[in-house]
Amino acid sequence: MWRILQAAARIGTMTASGDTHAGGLRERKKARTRAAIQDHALRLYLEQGYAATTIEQIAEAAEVSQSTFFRYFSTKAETVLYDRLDPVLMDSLLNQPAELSPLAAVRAAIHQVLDQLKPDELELEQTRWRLVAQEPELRSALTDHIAQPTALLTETIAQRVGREPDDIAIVIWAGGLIGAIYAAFFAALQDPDADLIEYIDGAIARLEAGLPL
Amino acid sequence: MWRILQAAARIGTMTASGDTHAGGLRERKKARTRAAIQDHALRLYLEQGYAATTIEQIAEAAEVSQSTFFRYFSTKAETVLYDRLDPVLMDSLLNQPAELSPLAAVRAAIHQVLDQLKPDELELEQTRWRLVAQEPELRSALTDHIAQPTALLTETIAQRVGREPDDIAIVIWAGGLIGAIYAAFFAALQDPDADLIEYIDGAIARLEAGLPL
DNA sequence: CGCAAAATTGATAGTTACTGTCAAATGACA
DNA sequence: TGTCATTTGACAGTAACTATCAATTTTGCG
Repeated sequence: MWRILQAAARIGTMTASGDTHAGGLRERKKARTRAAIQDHALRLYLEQGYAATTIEQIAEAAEVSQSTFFRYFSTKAETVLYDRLDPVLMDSLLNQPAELSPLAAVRAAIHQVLDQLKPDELELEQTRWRLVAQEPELRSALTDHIAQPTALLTETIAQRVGREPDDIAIVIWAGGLIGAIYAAFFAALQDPDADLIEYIDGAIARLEAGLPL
Repeated sequence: MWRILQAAARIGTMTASGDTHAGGLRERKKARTRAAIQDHALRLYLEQGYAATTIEQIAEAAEVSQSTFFRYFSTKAETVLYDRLDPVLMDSLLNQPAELSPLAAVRAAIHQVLDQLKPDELELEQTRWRLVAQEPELRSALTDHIAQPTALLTETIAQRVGREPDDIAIVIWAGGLIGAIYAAFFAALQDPDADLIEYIDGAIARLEAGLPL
């Protein structure tokens, strides 16, 4: 908990949604608003706890109305679960060389994205995921939240191996993979000194080996 | 949808919580109240949809106050997710012969419980599951609902193979397994003619084979 | 620049799931 | 039959969301 509160002090100085570059004025403003809402939300969650923080407080801190809050984040949970890295990761996966096996491609994509992360970005990610690990409500919402990325993953891999996206083999593959990776993810969060990449590589390796025990 | 509404007509004639035998008057009454609430809830969900049904309506139909409703089911989702088979399944898993591999033990336990189901019980289960598959809110809540059983599963398997429950191999194993079974489960529900057991067997077999594609 | 169209915002009112409290009713038991 | 513990219902309150509409701001065009 103390570790988390230390992080909280720093969060105000970095923006949750990264650089808000490019685009017209309107788009830049929207990106800034979104970042402001998420930043203040995370800060308040860390200071007061997730459940104890109301949307009214977040809206006030971010200087927007509650209406605007809900236009940017459809639910309170989204302020934690929204991840600008999701599309980056999918993009990286799409661009992996065709000769890699599906699991190898996923591993390579994760490596690439995590390696590009700046230290303070990594810390923000960890802060977010620790919140998810702590709050049951967020864990449930996560299931819903990953439905779309999972579908995208299924589609991408289906293309890679030349099958239909609703092929049962592909669907099971994606389900098992996501389950194992998230398990590794949360396990790595328990141990602050753990190397995330090592955990994820381990998970994929175990999957390839047929989950031996 | 039509298939589901057909089932709805029959639901009134069977009790969601099974026979409400035994115990003192007080206990019998509680079992009856619980069953009545769940029966009316499911019936209304099928007739009007889950989101369109309010707890006020359910309470009125079951002839209890809203206070009482929440004493029996802590959330609306619980009326769908509560399953008297859950402990049966865990019990079955605990009693699988020690020589089975962990994955084989899980498969055997699922088989044993599903095979014992009477036709109308199976239909009720399928009705519930279809609701879960349809409603995003229920899908999320499911994650929460199985958190405790999942922990129990992890512990049981850890004991089986003589390791600690937080051993990284065990955690990854459970994550991959649950993810794959989830995927199989919901895939089977998409196709009304699909055999659930076949899908789950397939998922476990694929896991054992290292998720080949 | 100036102005109309389009997009964004804020205020407001409403719904609903869920919580907490307390007095009344009901079943258990001697 | 009386009393004690448990269960119930009524009521008030909170907070997450939804819907609507007028006011504001940005854009793009002449």
